[in-house]
Amino acid sequence: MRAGQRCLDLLDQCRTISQLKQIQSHLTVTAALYDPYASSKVITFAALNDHSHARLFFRHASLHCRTPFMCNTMIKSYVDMGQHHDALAFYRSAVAESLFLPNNYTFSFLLTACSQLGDGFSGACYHCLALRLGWVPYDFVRNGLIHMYVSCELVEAARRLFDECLHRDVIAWTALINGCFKCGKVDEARQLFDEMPVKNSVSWSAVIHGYAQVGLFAEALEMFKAMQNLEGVRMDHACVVGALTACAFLGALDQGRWIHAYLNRNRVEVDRILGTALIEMYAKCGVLEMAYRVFEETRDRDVYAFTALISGLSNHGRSEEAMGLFERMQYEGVVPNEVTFICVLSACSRMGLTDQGLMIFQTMREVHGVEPGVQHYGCLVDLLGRAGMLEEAKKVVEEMPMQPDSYVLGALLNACRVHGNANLGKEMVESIARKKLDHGGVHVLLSNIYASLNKWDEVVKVRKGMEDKGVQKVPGCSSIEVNGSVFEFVVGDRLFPFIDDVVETLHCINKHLKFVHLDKDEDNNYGEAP
DNA sequence: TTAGGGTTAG
Repeated sequence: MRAGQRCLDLLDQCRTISQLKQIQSHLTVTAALYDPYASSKVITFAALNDHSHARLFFRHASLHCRTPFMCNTMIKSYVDMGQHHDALAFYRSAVAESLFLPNNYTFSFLLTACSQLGDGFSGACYHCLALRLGWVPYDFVRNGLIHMYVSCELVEAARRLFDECLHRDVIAWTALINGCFKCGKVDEARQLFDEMPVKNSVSWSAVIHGYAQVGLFAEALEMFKAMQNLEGVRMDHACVVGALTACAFLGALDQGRWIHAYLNRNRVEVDRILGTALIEMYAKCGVLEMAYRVFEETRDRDVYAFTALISGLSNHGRSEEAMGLFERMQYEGVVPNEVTFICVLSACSRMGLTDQGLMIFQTMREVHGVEPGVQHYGCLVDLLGRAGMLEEAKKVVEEMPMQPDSYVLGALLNACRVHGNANLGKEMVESIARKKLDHGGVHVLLSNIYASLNKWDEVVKVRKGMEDKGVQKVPGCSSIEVNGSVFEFVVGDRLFPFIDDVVETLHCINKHLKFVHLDKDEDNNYGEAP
């Protein structure tokens, strides 16, 4: 039986769910709904527009209408809605009820769900099933498997699959490159990228973001520049966002400005993601007025755009404006998230707004529905610690519902140093050691507390203890852009050709700052600073 | 039907 052509045409023109229901009634009355083709059309529209109707329709559809297409449509609609557990549950029940055999499309959707859930076990089970049913050689299934293994941080499995396949397309290469960056295999990722026979803008953006993801921002920017010299590769939004992120972290303002000018020159529409990347770049480079300008020009500003600017303002000593922007975002109906609260609490901390910070912390869960995490407790400890409320800060550390991390302990120990309370610092470090929460950083901070109190014997003891335990601290790193070139400096690294001049200049600046500080503190003029 | 993009304290 074939549904009337007129009804099928009407289904194609259907715009609303009520129109669909009318056509569906007609198909039911005329028994044309038993036609699997007509059923497929109904469920496709319903899955996109009214998922509860799609579920009902599937449940009541006759068995012979429950084709793989209908099942796949339902699974895909769950995946599209982000309901990945439901997608897998629907698949299992469909298989159990109607002897539905998955096809290449089914695996594609199931593997996307597993990727999103990070569920490598289920993904591997579907891999076995796909092998048994002979679907693995199909591009979409094989690439879906590689992506699934990469998303579940099972990059070795992804690599094996990649090595086994004879016809690797750009998607397989790009998925594996992402996986290598994700697990820190930077050289392997780069080797794959250099070897891949065809590169497109997605593979270029993957490598730019990959470098940025592991903190190799100069390399990310180099790749962005290399991409621009190629013909036939489109410099799309994702590549530009990656390059702007690298500029932001390197402080490469000239490069960032060049990219912004390029976007304007080529009339590239700045969407909210690109807008946020520009805001972040200008804010991190200290050009807050431009960050503001881009922010105001960005349409559909969301929590990311607001948070980027709040963070920038707070980091550049404009905490009051940051707090004003926090109020504005709520007034504009943008809901703050957990990152926003980190920035806002930090702004309160820097501005000494202890009461306001405490109030905001308390309203996080009750008013905004954001559960305070370890990072927020870190901000709270910093807020109290900076205000000299060391006992209160200590109480927070002792009573917080999760183990304190190095940020929380660092905030408390830093407060001990600033307020000259070595006993509390020592007590905390000993307590940390007893609980086996030993971080290299806390020993350095304890040593700094003693140093600030001129207790050099204690400093030596702490440093000796660190050596004995083999505790190491990651060296600090800084970078600056001069005349379009980025220079990076790591603690202890003396390879830079003009390092002696740099050190000499830093000594001069240091001396100058000390003069200014003394002059200000004691209202005394010690003569002209060098 | 499969690969790539934005906010994070000290």
